[in-house]
Amino acid sequence: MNIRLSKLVTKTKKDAPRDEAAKNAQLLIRAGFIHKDSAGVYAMLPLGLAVLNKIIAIIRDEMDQLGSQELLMTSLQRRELWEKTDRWSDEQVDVWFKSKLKNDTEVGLAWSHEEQMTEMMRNFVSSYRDLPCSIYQFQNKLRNETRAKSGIMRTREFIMKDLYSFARSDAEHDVFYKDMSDAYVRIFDRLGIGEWTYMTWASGGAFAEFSHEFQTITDAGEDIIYIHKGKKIAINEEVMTDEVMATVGVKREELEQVKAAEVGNIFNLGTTKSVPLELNFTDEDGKVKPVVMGSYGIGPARVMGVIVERYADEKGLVWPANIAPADVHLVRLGDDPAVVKAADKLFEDLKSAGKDVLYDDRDESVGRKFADADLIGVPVRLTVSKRTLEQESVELKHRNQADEKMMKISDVITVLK
RNA sequence: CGGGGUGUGGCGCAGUUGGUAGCGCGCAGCGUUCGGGACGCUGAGGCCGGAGGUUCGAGUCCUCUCACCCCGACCA
Repeated sequence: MNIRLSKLVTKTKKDAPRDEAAKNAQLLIRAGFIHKDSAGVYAMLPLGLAVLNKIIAIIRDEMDQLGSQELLMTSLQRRELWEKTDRWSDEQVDVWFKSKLKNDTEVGLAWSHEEQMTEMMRNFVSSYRDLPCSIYQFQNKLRNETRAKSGIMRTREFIMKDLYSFARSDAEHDVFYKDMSDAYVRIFDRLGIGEWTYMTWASGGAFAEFSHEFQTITDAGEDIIYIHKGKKIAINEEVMTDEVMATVGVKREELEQVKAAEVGNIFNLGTTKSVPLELNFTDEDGKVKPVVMGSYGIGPARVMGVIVERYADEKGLVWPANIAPADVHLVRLGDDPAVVKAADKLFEDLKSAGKDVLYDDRDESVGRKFADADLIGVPVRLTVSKRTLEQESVELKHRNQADEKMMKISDVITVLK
């Protein structure tokens, strides 16, 4: 985002609220990225939304490149739809939020969209010519978690990217599944956590032997996984058996136990949704067959939390360039007219060059300004002051490096390009 | 859902054997500062989570309740 800090509605805080223990929530609240409404319910403030939108844009780009098509489902869901797959009762699904219409009709608030998507596609899939295809959305999920925790990493309301694939056969499904897992690898690379993110064998539920989770190593995670660094794969503790190790092709002594957070998952649904919901197609041979489905999720806000946990230091947030709320944090020291003029001009020039700039034009002390720049965590800090102007220069500092250096103002645009 | 903990100005905290709420940050005004969360002076801001009870008197004691955090269980 491009903004003068004097106009930004949010402000930084020196102290984190006492009821937040998670590092990600403490820093994001102090820096003004999120606002906590209640346990597990967080609002995204302008800076936080800027980051979230960048994460979403990267995910969207990769989904689009796979030829998937974006749409938007609804949060209100019908009881009878979920009864068809026996997932309406609280015994089957304990995270339901439920409510009633004025006429007492029961409705559920979306904790997933698998059933809804499957049923909706009955309108559009009837022939083998309609397949394969896939659709996805970024939509709110509402889950009545018994215990929200870890800041924005486990919440009761969150945006999820959920994609659903529809194929004619298991073989066709497998091709898409592989493409999707490759896309996930690219996504987490682009988000800056690829190095610590492992495709992980996990429980597949009733319909498949395994599913795959994408797990990022972090102490803030909830899962225990066993990683194989060489092969860049892992096994979730929940399915860690000799048999599984043999299937995956690894030996116990090659594996390292770590804590990790699940940032994405991919599921082979098979025909477990299409059969009960009667999503069928007529094949070339004239036979009616159920569609083979897959579902693929990523929680952008949880990813954001994981990135904070992985990158932040004792001074505050540190954002990878791809998802930072801005490219440059421009600090103006003092209110000398020449300094103001030079900083204002640099702000405009950077914007014209396509850079997103947080411009600290506030009448604050030096210490406060630098501390805020460190806390907010934009990758590049430029400082304009009387001292730098004497050399027709600005000072350049990278958030993830300790040293600073002087640079001619006339060179800034080309150097930062 | 079990176990543990915490609720006092926006945020962080103190508050003694019960006696009528205070500090720091932040905020407003004025002045001095201005390369690492500056300083002085002045000022605004609180039915002490809520309800009930004990008492002449409750932030403080008792009961109930709500919220939040942590550990565990759960997480299709």
